[in-house]
Amino acid sequence: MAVAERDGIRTRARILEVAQELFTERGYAGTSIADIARELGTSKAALYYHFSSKEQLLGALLAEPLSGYADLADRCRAEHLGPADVLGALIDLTAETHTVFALLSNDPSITPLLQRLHDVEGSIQTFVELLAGPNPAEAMRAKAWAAFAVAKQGTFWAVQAGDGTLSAVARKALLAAAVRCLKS
Amino acid sequence: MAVAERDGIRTRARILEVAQELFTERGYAGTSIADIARELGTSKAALYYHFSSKEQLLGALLAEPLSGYADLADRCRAEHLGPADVLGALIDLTAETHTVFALLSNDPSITPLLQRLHDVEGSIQTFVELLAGPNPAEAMRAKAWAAFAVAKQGTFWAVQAGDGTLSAVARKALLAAAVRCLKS
DNA sequence: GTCTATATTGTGATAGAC
DNA sequence: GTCTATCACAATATAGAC
Repeated sequence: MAVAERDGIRTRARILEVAQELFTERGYAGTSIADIARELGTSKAALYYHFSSKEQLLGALLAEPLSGYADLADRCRAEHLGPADVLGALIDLTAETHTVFALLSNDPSITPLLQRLHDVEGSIQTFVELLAGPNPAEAMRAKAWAAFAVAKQGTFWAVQAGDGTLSAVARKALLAAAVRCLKS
Repeated sequence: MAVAERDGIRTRARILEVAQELFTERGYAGTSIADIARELGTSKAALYYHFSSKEQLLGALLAEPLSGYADLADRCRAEHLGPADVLGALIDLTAETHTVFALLSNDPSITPLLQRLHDVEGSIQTFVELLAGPNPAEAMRAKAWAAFAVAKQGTFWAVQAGDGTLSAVARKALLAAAVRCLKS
């Protein structure tokens, strides 16, 4: 592998890294290509050599986490996982992808792209259906939202408070809390 | 009251209404003054007659909900409310302010302004401390995050799924789930 | 692969007529 | 109170040299 090529790959990785940080911090629409280039110490044009547009850069950033959620939804459905297993898997996936969590589930300025890339609403529906069961009453649906909120937002906050990692103790407590949400 | 003045007040209210919708939908940074004016069917200049800047428009939109959270934090601390009362109050406040919830707790592009307007981090800390108790162990802190997640995100999702209102049944289920998060 | 320079459009905000 | 016209600048993106 040539030196230039290897450097190019490293640069691409650095761009993704810096873009993720800034997008998460200031939002997608709130971050300009110039901001990213400045933080990188390179020019805007260098950025456009690696990514054809700002939107494509975002797409590259979200590709893995998004397919992670879609795959998980498929797997949960196919294997008929019970609520506890679904919640455990959601907690782990949220912890793994916590660096893009804020971007993925918080930034309203990316929802148009999100809807074009993946059926996020569909994945969420799958999870809630698995948690609430078939034809749920209103109270049961509220409990499913509660459990889902713990697995997603609760896990994210716990990871944030724990320097970017989810300890075994915290994981156990979150899973127990999420499962308890579903009980009557 | 003169006709012009009354119309002006109505216009101001309409601006706030449309701005809230678009900010929530596309994010603050993702929404331009031109977007709002177009949706309103007026000119950008008319908007600037009522609000001196885009940031001030956002501030007017968030003023009430923000002081609502600060007041609640103060009240909970002063009255030494127990976890169940804190969670119930949080659920009600989240349901009341659900129209700006997404904006307030999701949009990364407003955090700079948010930090200048109010001590949001401080309010959150207050709530979590009230839920977790003094000097909490790690597991207890995780449970507090879980309960907080239910009261905020869980309530929001439930309100969204219920056409903008929180039914008594859903409220009861959410509160029970949130309280159960704290149990061992 | 990266640069400087530039084209082009969008954005927040203002001036001044009505 | 609202308009049209406009400013200054920031944004995405490209051209072409090295």
